[in-house]
Amino acid sequence: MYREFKHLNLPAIDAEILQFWQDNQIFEQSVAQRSADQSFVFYEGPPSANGKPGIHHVMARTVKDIFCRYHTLKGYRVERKGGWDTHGLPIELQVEKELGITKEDIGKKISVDDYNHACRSTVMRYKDLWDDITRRMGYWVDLDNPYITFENNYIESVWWLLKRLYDKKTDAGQSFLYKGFTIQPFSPAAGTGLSTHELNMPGCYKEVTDISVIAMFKVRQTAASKALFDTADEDVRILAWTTTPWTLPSNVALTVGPEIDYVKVQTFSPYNALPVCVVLAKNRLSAYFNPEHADLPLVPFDTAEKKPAIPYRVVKTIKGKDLAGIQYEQLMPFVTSPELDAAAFRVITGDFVTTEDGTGVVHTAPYFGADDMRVAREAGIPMIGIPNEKNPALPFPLVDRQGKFVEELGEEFGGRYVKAEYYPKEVSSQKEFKSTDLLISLRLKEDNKAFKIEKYAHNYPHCWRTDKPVLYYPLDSWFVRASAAKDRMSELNKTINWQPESTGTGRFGQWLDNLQDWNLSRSRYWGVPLPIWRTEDGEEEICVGSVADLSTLVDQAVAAGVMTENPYRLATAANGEFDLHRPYIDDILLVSPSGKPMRRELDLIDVWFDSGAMPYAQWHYPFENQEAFQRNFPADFIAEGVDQTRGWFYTLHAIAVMCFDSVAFKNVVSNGLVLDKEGNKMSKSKGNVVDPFETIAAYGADATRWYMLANASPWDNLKFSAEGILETRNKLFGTLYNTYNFFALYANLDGWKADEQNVMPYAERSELDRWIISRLYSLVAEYRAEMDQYEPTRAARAIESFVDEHLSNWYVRLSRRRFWKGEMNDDKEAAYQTLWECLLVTNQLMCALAPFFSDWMYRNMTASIRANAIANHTPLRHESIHLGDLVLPDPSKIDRSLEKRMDYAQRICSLAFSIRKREKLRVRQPLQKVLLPVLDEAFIHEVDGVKDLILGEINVKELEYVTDASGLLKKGAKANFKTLGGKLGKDMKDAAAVVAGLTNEQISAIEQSGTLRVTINGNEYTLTPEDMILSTEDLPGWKVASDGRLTVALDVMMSDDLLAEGVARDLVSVIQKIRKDKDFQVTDRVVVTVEVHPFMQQVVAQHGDYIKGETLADTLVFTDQVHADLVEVSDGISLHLDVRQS
RNA sequence: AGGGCUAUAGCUCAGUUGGUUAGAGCGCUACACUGAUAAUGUAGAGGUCUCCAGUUCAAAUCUGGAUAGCCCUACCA
Repeated sequence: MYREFKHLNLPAIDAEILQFWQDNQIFEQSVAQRSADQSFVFYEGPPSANGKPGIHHVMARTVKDIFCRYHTLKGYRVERKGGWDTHGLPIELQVEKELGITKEDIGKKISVDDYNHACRSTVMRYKDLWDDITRRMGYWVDLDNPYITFENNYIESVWWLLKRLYDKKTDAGQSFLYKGFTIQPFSPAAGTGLSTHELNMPGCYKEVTDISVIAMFKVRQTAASKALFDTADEDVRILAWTTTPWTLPSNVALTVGPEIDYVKVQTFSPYNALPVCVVLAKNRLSAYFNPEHADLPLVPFDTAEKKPAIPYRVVKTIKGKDLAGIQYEQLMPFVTSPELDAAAFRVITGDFVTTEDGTGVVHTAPYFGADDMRVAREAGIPMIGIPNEKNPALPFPLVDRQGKFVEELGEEFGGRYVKAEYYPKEVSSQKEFKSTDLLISLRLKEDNKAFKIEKYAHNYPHCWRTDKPVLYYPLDSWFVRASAAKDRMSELNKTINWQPESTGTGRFGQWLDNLQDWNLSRSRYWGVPLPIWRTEDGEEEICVGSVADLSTLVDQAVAAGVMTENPYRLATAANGEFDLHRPYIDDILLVSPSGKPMRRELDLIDVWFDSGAMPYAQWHYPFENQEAFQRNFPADFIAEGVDQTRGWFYTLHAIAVMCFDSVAFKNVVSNGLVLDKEGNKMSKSKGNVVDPFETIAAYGADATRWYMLANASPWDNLKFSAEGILETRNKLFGTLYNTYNFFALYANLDGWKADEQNVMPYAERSELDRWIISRLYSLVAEYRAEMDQYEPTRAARAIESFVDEHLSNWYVRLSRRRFWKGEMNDDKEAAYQTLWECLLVTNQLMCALAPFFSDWMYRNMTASIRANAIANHTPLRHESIHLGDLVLPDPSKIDRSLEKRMDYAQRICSLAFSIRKREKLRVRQPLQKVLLPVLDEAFIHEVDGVKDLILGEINVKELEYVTDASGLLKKGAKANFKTLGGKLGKDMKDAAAVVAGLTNEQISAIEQSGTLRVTINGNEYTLTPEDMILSTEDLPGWKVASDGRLTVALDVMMSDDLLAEGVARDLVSVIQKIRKDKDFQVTDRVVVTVEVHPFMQQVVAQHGDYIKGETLADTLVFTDQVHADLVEVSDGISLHLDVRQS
């Protein structure tokens, strides 16, 4: 027996199948039963379990799941090791928030040890929720043996990779892991430098309005500046613009573009009307001087005026390169020295200078700008800062690590935060509060050093956690020399199949083309410690690549007396593990070859390195599992959100290329965002976050999964709507469910059972059967092609249209009668076998995307033959659909011409229905004849094959073909623009009119002779039949409908016989309806009594056997005593009618 | 700020190398059909294919520009 159901309940199916999978270890079996020799490698991008799973995770994981399942079905072994990302700033910040501490408190109020324990206990906080959503959504991944990035083994592998980079040298002999000093984004609030990845997190660049100032730098009269001066006592100033006035005390140079034209302008200082000459780029002149004022007499304007007209004269033009070397007076001499004065405060050139903004002169403060640092170094300009005895070339910057000015800036500015956002809200929101930028600007104005102060809106990066602006700040850091591997990374990237392609070539490719070195350092506590030890003078250093090496080195340190004992050996002896995290690792001192103590560099590494190291570290490679690693590298497939392009996708790629000269993954799908219904980002504050648990509980996992992938390509953003899921549920799953229930109902009645060993040859089945089989195997081919190209949406839509259009609405609809009519015979057997095969194969195609429903139906359909299948070792021996082999595409089962014939049938029926509708002729009313104008030779043959189907479907007695010879056709011709366009060119339009005006005779003539000569605009052309699209416009006297070339005409003449037959069918319909209303079984026999009615009696006399046969009526009698309601049987015929079980 | 992607019916989306009536589903309206019935069919309403210009006999499609949204890149002062 096949199970029958009352209603479709997807969540109940989820529960039933989940239990089944669990009880029978289906996932484990699906992996284990495949040979390890043929593996499809998937890498799981580790989520962080310190946040709750969201609906977007369901999206991303559905993408991962379906391709893993698909390849499993194709016979691959797909091991899917889960993983957890456990380190990093988000976790630290969360812990700080919960403990109510800041970074400064770590090591003071709370020990590093306790702090790290707090982190460790936080990172798996929501693991249960994650495991739960993983199960419920049907994501198959091995959660029993996940890799966890904080475990010693994982860290050791990361160390090994770092050492590999440390030992690897460029052609120039530079190490791939090096310590550098650069200007980096730095978040004083978070107390750490930020990686470019972090800076590129969404929302980090914000439009902010800052105070900008154009400062006037007073030029000194020297040999270099001689050309600028026309008189000895002139006050010549160079104008330079900045949006960060707080960097002005650190100014050491002005950068100009070497080829840019600059002008010297004689004018008056805008704030006090003092005479001055200013220098700025010629292109920028109009931004600050009104051309209408160029001819005003050169006299001071009235400063009391609101918008004074400031007179000016351009007195000189000079190229940027000729300005180089000019010295100027230090703008804000808080910190200075004779050496500084001699070497700094000069004009230098830089190729990055443009004239789009500002004055074409760039204020240069090397400590607070990467470009600034580069040009200043090239020009040999010293830094400005507090003297540093250890390294005189690198004095300490004028801003400390909290983002405050140092005390040396005096009472006015010392101790002030340079950005207003760093002050507590209580301070910065006060009315009298003035930002440091503003105070500096006002100071300059007062000192006659400001040319213009104004607000300026621009994008500025903000710390992704603290939401406060970052500073660019000089920091010591360890770098991975990624730029040295740039070309190789680009080259190997071209071998990766990106989906969508544009992410790989565009977004990722362009990123690689402009690759900078990867800043690994993080001054934090909870992460992988950098395994580098250095002597205090930095002369000797060692990079440790394994725990064993470390232990050996510690032994040496103990021997040298630098350490008293080896904690690693102590821990091992006590059967424990020496925690590789801080603070323990910091207590380890090593001894240098020359006998000096070495301390660990205190930095941790970027967590992105952790996750990018997972191909190796998940196996504890190379210390263990060498074989497993070899088998699983590189990945065949990975998938994550597109936001990982510069994150995980990059770090995987970078490490693989640098350490193994290989790609890390061959195929990658990047999915887009999941937005709310309106297209807004989901966020807690907006309250539009969709709870994945609720969604799956309400609609089932399959409908949710299917909706997410079928609605739009996964790389397009998804506007998530519950109605969409509902639609998927009804349309796809509802239809399949109905189809199954229909099958089960009759298969149970007939006791039909599939027999894999005894399949009826297709050749012996009907046209309709062979058609749906052809369609089915066309679908198999299409599905596999799309999935092989990582096009899940196209694959899903192909299945949808097959189920809806072909299987349900054509095959089943036209076949229904075969299932319920009569005893078992060959035709019925063929129908069962065909529908059975369609359902089974469709389910198998669906099962990667809808794993629950398809397994459920599979099990319902195959349970009764399982024992047989196992005994005979046939394909259906598997207890789960996920253990089977994907059906192979089979061209021999595809019959294109049959598909074309059936397409004719469908279209002809559709046209006939539309005529009936227009003429108000119900389908139950038989009609005598349908006429089909013949399109071409093959047409008759093709339509004949499906003639009976058509006649049955549209309830017409006969079909007749009409040709020209009949003289009935009125033909029309339309120009075929595609073929004619090239030939005719400009005459195309006129030709179209000529073709449209062809008469019946002309058209017939062309069809016979094959050519037509026409003259258009004096040009002569020869047209062939291919150049026009012929159609039947009308059959005068007939009811006609047409679709493209296809035309259908219906004979709507009614005879008494036809009328009687129509009424007979109406009567059948009414009786059936009553049977149904009374809940009779479909096999119950009945007795029908009908009120005496002469016409009806005549109908029954003619069609009584038919009516009784259709309705399973034993008797049909007319009497005056019918105790039943009045029913309308047909137009104008209402009578009392009773149906009872006999 | 630059680069990329997107823009088609009220909504979600198709639309092949340019080709003349721009499609589907949902929703709405009417009518049918129904021994699958929380289904189905037929028809109707609903479009300046975001806008402007160009190339072309012909543009939703190709080119340039604009606008909007998103993503990415970027301390250009």
